[in-house]
Amino acid sequence: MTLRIYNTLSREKEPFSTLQPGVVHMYVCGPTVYDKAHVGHAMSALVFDMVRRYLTFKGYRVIHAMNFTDVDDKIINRSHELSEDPFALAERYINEFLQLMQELGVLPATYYPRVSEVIPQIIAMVKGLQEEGFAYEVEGSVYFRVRRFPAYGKLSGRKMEDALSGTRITSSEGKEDINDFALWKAAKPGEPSWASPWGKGRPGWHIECSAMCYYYLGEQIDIHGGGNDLIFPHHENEIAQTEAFTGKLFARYWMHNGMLQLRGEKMSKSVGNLITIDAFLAEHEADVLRMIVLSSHYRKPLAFGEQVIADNERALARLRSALRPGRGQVQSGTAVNALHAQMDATRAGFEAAMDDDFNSAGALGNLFNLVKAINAARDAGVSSEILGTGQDMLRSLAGVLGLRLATSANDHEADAGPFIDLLLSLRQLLRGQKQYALADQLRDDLTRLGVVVEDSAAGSSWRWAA
RNA sequence: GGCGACGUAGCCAAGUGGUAAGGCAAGGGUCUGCAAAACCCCGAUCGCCGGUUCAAAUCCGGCCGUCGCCUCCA
Repeated sequence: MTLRIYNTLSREKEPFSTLQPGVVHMYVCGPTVYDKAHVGHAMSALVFDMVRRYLTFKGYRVIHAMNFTDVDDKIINRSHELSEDPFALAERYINEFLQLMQELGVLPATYYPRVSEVIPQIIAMVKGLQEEGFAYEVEGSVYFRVRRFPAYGKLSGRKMEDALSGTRITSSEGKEDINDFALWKAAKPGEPSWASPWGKGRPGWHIECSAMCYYYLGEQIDIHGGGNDLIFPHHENEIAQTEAFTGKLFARYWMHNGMLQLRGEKMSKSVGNLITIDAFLAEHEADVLRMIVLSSHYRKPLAFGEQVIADNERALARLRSALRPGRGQVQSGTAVNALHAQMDATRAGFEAAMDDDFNSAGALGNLFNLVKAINAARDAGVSSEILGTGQDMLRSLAGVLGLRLATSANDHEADAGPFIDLLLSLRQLLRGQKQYALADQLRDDLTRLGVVVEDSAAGSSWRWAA
């Protein structure tokens, strides 16, 4: 089966192939580290984590770079507010971000380049662009000459003339053209700056990604990703810089995730409808957020809110319900055949869905069908061994999506197991003597401690509440 | 104003030509001392209008609505 990916560049799904056989070079735009990351940032990270995991599942080796923008106006402003060194501040938020990614189960990138580490490379690139006439200097700043790059606008579908009709562009800062953008900014007092052929200064916003991508992954890459709010101007400008510099196609596939919405609006600092990742994780499991992201297509806007969180918490519990052991001994027959048939259907359906531009919602639907089949088989008395083959498949496919289905019982809780078993056998004696009031109280008490007790014809069982 | 995306049952959400996956919620049932869990049953003709076609949620056109970008943004 062939993977197809929607390419923002062509606005179509295209068959996926790589520049180098079996290897995917992927660059994803990371955050500007001037504040706590919110669940919208997490969505982007989770989407591309899914992409990466699936590519790996398909047999590719994925070389994945995600940058940190640690030189930026917002960071500088923040450092002045807090009287903290801008690099220390950035370092703090980078470490926090990496920690949160780990908690979310996002696989570490191969490279985490930072702007501050590639200043010489950035200068070399800007200089190269200037020598070729793609850039010019104005009072210590260097701008990209958009008119020298006719393909400008190919990603966003924008025409340069459109900018003129906009009402929000105010000053042109001595630029030749209103569409030109800064590659290098002359230093202002109180800002971090580096020596350059144009005097002291710092990089513009877009050149950093071009430079980091170029030096870490090469002049051409397979996948370039990020939020769809970056299409213009950020990615458009990246294309202009890199392709002007190399004379080659920059990225073959441009992937953009939709925005996470809270109360019908994009979650963003300016709107003030933020939920930080750590605030979310304080109340919910990491995989709940992943379920929310997976339950919708990555390119669509993602509805977020209490209702959605609660729904997905239960959906996750349902996925896990299939992992409970069987109690019967049935080894063959219609129940077993039905399970095997659904396993085949799920394996094929899962891959077909994911091959279609990472349709994770469709893939999840296939997983739920397997859940139903496993549970039905258990109810029909199918043995734990046979149930286990279906459960292994469920675990493995869920793992491709990055879901960890194991409940989070820690060592301390594991130690309690034998004692809970003891209490349950005691309760079984009470039930045998129809001492239901006492038995129910014991069950209620255990529930309060996070232990769910379930009675069935075959006896009682318990598990930690999700 | 320009560019782009979206509009499927109470909510979330797949499905891009042959009469609508899945999850959550609600209702009915099986099981059970009760409860819980699980299982079974139960719901939409796909924003509106027109067109193409033997056949459209799915293609084309128009309209309405929502959202994103055009300034920092995952």
